[in-house]
Amino acid sequence: MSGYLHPAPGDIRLTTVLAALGDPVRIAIVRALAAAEIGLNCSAAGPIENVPRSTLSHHFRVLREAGVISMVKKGVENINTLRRADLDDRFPGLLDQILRSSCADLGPDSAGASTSPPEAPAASAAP
Amino acid sequence: MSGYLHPAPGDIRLTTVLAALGDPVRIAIVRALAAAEIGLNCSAAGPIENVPRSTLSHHFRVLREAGVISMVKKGVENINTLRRADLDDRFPGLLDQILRSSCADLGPDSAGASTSPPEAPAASAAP
DNA sequence: TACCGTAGTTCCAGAATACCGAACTATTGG
DNA sequence: CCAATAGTTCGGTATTCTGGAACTACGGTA
Repeated sequence: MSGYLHPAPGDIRLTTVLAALGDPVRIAIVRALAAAEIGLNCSAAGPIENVPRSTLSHHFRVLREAGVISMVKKGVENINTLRRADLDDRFPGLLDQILRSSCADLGPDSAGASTSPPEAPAASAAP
Repeated sequence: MSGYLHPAPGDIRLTTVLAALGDPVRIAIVRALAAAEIGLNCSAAGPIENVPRSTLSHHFRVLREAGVISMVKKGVENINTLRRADLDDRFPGLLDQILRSSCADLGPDSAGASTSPPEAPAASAAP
């Protein structure tokens, strides 16, 4: 059936799921899959941004191995679906909550915004 | 003289928060801070596991720069508190949902697909 | 003052992972 | 068979994670 390896529902771990969703490209993929309630191939689920296909493939693999999506080869393409039931069963309400929250995260996209550098000359100011 | 640099509430990004929480050590820290509703120093908030201090310091920095925790130097120690208000303001319900879900993530794996919600928060106290 | 112990940070290496171009592997259609 | 499509895998480089050793900062004690 599914040609790829997916974790069993009981093996889905919260930290792995959160780490998988903690990436702008990957959460965009998940949001696209959640919006289209049917399976999408990688091109349709990937964001319109200029993401190379090898990088996209990597992101799909992370999502798949985290148990967030399910991937089934169908002809020349891969059909990706959100593992909603498995996620809701293991972490009830989590996925919906994150998808709802992600609406507030749209805006100045990641990378290079000079408004808030994540690293700073740390620690104690002048004593 | 607040000490360390924290992102402004409006600069807290969902993907950064999820990435910060997508680590076993870091979510253990957040759970400890959530359980003890007061500030904890790094030693008290850190998991009992054998995590070196340098690694722990790194994890606290990631949480701080993600906007998850706030760190204030107080004497010889750092007092860490969860930025509950800021997180709830930006992503309402998200933190509670994740903390609730993280109870299901304890242990190596759960046998079978059972919809039993684990409601046994055993140890909760810190001295 | 000096000295000591505690609490964290910083520095430096090595391991692990992320990114992306290029080459490769199916599968479908002409 | 040949070409096009859809993704994967393979390289090198870049970034991050991990942990030991050294360091800074503060409080207490003479």
